[in-house]
Amino acid sequence: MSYQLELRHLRYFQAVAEDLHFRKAAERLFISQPGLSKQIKELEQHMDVQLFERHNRKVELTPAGAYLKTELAHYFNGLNQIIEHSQLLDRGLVGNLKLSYVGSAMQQIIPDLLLAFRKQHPKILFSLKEMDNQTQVDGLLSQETDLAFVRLENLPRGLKSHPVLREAFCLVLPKNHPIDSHSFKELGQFKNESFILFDQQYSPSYYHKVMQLFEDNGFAPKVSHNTIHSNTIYKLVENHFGVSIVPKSLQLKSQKGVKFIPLDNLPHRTVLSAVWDPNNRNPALENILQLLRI
Amino acid sequence: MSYQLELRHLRYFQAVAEDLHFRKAAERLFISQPGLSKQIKELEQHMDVQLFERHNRKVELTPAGAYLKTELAHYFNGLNQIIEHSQLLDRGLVGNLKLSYVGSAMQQIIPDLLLAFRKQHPKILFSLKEMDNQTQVDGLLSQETDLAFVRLENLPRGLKSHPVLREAFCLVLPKNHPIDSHSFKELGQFKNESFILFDQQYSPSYYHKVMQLFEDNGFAPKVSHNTIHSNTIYKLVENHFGVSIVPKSLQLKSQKGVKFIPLDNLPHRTVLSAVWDPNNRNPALENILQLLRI
DNA sequence: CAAATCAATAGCTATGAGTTATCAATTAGA
DNA sequence: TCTAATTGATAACTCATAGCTATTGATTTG
Repeated sequence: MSYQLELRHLRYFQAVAEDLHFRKAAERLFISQPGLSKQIKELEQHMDVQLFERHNRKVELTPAGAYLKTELAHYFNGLNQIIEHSQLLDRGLVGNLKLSYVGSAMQQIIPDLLLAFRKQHPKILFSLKEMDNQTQVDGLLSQETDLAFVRLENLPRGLKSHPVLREAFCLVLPKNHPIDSHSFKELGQFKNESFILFDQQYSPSYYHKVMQLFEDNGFAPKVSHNTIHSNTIYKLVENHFGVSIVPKSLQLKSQKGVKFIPLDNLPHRTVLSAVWDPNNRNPALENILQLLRI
Repeated sequence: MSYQLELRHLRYFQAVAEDLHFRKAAERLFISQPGLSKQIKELEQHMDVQLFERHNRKVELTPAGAYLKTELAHYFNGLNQIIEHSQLLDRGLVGNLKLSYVGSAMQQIIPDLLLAFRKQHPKILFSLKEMDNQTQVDGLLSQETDLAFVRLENLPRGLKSHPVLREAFCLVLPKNHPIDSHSFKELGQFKNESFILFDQQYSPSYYHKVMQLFEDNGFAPKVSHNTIHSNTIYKLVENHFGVSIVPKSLQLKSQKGVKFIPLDNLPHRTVLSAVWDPNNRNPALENILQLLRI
């Protein structure tokens, strides 16, 4: 009956191959010489290869033994690397993190977060995808995404979330619009304007929040256009297709044809949340969450 | 106290990673489920990495476990290749054969031998070096050479030899020399010519054999030039520096300026021998010797 | 020729791989 | 709402074998 090959055999072989001396090698391995002899014999029988030439008072490697010796050095090295890499993966120090986000999060939050995270864990790779809120939630549940940035009030059961940014809105007007931050008093001044808003489908929760804002200010807006990109909104506003309301984080310092009026005084806020599946065991997720929870 | 990592652990892990089911994997490995669980746990402790997520009724790989699974496939494959290659080396089916030879052996013997051997063992590489007889013997004893082709009567103790070619001599004359194979009767006809011979140092044994030939024919030759290359001999003969005697195997079919007269009737023969050290354990040597001994 | 040095062998010991029996937790079916 | 079935983990045992001691045999050395 043939024995199973074990790493023990290879470790012992390596020691004898280095020392070319059973007694010394055995001492170094903290086992007895006969035990070592037996294990080497077993290795030779298992491989069906003669590894050593035992002469009267000296031991030599056969060509096959010499070959095995050089290969094993690489081999053990390879095994150690596999183990070390597994440990890094286990601790989330290397790996892959799949992120998704609503377009507006890319303006401020995501870039800062990624920069900070990369500094801490430079070996973790990201994949980034912009998608609407519902698609993001589906991605989380199917484990296609690890972490999503959404504007959603109520999440599906089982997902966890953490508010990342709680922000007021601001008006977007053409640069030459008669109303500016001094003459602005209340939203009712715009009851006869057309509004360009983010698509309802893209983020129902956000859309609902904006509508609430209008309702609390006593009118229902005329919505002339829908889009999912803030740049499109700015272009349309600049060309007098209407005015708009967006989260403050989308306010740009130097946008050519438009101006912004912050609505800080109104109580309404939109919340950008980081959302994840607590069952997702990607260790890199734990690490990026730690960064967010501070 | 930490256990040693053994191939057993990795084999068991692989089975569980494939089945994602401890009981099934245990069955496949012909061990009990608790034993398998214990070994996997030991592996996880040793690596300090969680490899599986044990849920209530299903087992899943962690990212680190998934990584380990893919790496191990390559890993075991690599180990098998090392073992297989060791076996080939052990049987002399791959490897390296260091040959040395006296220049005259390259004319006929070595090429034929190498062609036949390469046909049988295409994966064995040769290294070939021309050197004088004494250097060849030294190379054999220091294991720098595996097999030597020499012209030597008595070998150092311990080396073994096998005659490869036993050949007569032949005269080398300028093409327009008055004597040809018809008018040639006996060597005495050349007692007043100068002779160009192989260097004594290069092969004392051969030199001695040639001198014997002259002595048996009743004269001591005038030796005008020594060289170690047959081509140099032919050039000198062609240009009337003298005549020569060489082993028959150096006779060329179509040498421009010289003609050959075989001395088959004389009893003198020179022997080309293959020589090796029986203590040399290069398995490829055994295989090429088998070819020679036929 | 005695003493020292080497690896192999024989026979014993005890560690730990693998066993059986059981538990705890959950799911599926009646 | 039970029961039966299915899962992996745990506990306690047992037996195979890794490793031990003592010895041999072969050789070198002083």
